[in-house]
Amino acid sequence: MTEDSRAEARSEGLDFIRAIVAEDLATGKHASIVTRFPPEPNGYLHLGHAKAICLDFGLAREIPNSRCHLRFDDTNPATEETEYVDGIMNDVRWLGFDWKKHLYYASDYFEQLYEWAVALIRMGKAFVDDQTPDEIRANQGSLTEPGRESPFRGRSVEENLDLFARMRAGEFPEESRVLRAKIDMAASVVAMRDPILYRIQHKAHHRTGTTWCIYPMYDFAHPLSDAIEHVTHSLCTLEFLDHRPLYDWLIEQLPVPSRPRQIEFARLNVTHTITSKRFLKRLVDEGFVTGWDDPRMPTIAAMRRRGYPARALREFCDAIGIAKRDNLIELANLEFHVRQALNQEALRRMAVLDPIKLVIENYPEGQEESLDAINNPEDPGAGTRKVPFSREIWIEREDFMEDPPKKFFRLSPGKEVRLRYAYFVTCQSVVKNAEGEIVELRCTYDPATRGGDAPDGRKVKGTLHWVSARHAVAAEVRLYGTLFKDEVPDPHAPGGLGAALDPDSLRVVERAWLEPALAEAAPGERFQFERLGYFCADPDGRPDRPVFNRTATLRDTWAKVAKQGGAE
RNA sequence: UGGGGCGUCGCCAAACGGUUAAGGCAGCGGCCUUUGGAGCCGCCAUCUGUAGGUUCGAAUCCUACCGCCCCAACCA
Repeated sequence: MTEDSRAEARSEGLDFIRAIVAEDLATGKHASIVTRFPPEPNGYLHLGHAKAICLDFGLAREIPNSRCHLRFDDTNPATEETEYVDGIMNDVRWLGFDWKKHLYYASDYFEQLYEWAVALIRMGKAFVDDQTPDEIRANQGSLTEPGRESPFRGRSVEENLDLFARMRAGEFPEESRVLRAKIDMAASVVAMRDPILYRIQHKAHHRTGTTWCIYPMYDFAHPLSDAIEHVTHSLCTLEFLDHRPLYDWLIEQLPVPSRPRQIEFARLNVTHTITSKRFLKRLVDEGFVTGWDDPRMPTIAAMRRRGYPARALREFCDAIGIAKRDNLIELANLEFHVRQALNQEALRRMAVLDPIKLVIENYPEGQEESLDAINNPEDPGAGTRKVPFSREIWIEREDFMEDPPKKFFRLSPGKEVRLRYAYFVTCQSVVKNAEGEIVELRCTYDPATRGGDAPDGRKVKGTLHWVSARHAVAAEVRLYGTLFKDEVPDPHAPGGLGAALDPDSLRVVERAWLEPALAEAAPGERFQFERLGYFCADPDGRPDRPVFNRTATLRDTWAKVAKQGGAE
């Protein structure tokens, strides 16, 4: 890279990590890069991971001859399961990224890591500590006071070697001993106060089974795994910044095959959601949601089921950028990208969620016809379809007002509107039940307006979606709101996790009416229900009873006008 | 309180001492429209946490304050 192109790269406003990479390429420090996405298989991936994935894989994709590894950070058998490994791989792939042959597990390196631990002992830089967890904690000091050295810190290399070997051999119970680095109990960075490298866990590991009963800690395994894989740029979130001195210390002490560099960026926060695997797991375990893929969850699996396109997630991550300052992205920003992608891709269909019957008095009883409807005005290639029309149709209850305000240009007594792709109809009368509720609208239509245009050139202000009653398919439709009621949910709220949840996060429409073309929608298929929003067929649906999830509403200018007083 | 990170428009985020401080989201006007959708056009920081200083020139350098976040799991 020349001076000029470097300046150009700068002027393009690269984020600070891409700027560092560009610099490393420019100076010749690296000819290509290797990144890694290192999830722990103890839960499903969420929006925050999506940001990391887009960064790790996206960056590698941008630089010629570079790659990104998928490495499972499986150093804690107590919480990790194969189910999560499979889920994570599925989610990364769905997001649109490919690790090719570069699938790794920290557990693949257990033997090498053990040898390096032994090497540290030989150098006199690690020791076996017999203190209890409580003692270790008590001797750790505080943020303002230094810690105290372990009474076992002075053990001979031989004794340490012997003890560590016997730890591995399974001679000791859990919590009886740990291997610690010998650094500095007075360090102002707590992570450097003789950090624990290995602990005893008599637990089966999802991959190594019972081969091991000692497991390396993240702080030990991570930098060394990066080095083994020749990772050049090890990107992680800001909370690991304090661990970098230890990361670098280990890389310096040991004869590792490469010297990776850790760089930290700010984690993603989005309003009305939580990106903490721990709390998401509680929502699942405590039954607040139906599972990790409950469409209200911020997990990748849930967003997929809800109907968010992978592309929308990628573009969202792109748009929010990478920086080091704390951030709180408005949910509207995510929704914008979801709508933008869906507007371009989703086929249009008609569906009525809150039906009221409209009878066309002058339309011949028993007659029906097939009308042409455009599948996607944003994509001429999507073609057209036939929609059946008949004398009795369902329209949205909300599209009629008996005593409408000035700016309401939908249906009301005496008013003429267009039924999309069909005819102009005029409301002649309103039928009510004994309780005074509107049960039916009696209208007349103008046969000359077939298709939706008047030959005499007269205009109507409103266009309504509709479904022919005789041909309608009944479906269940699930309407989602935010899972949490506050912009910044407090999982520690007084009433428990449940108290932070929005009671209106799920509304089920038991019987919505769909146009027939929707009957055979396969799970995962996404549509725009005209004038209502984007919907995605859910796997819960059966052939005789489809189920749709509302992915997002359409922007609703009328709602805004009505709110501002236009509806008075 | 020890250490560290960060403070640019309501929310993100560029700007790397030198034109009127990019762009996106949100918002607000208008045009257009067989989705009150989409699209299009326009408006939206004389100002960069605060106060001083250096400089011909500062969001960018210096000093001091103020504020927010992270670190004391045998989690990652």
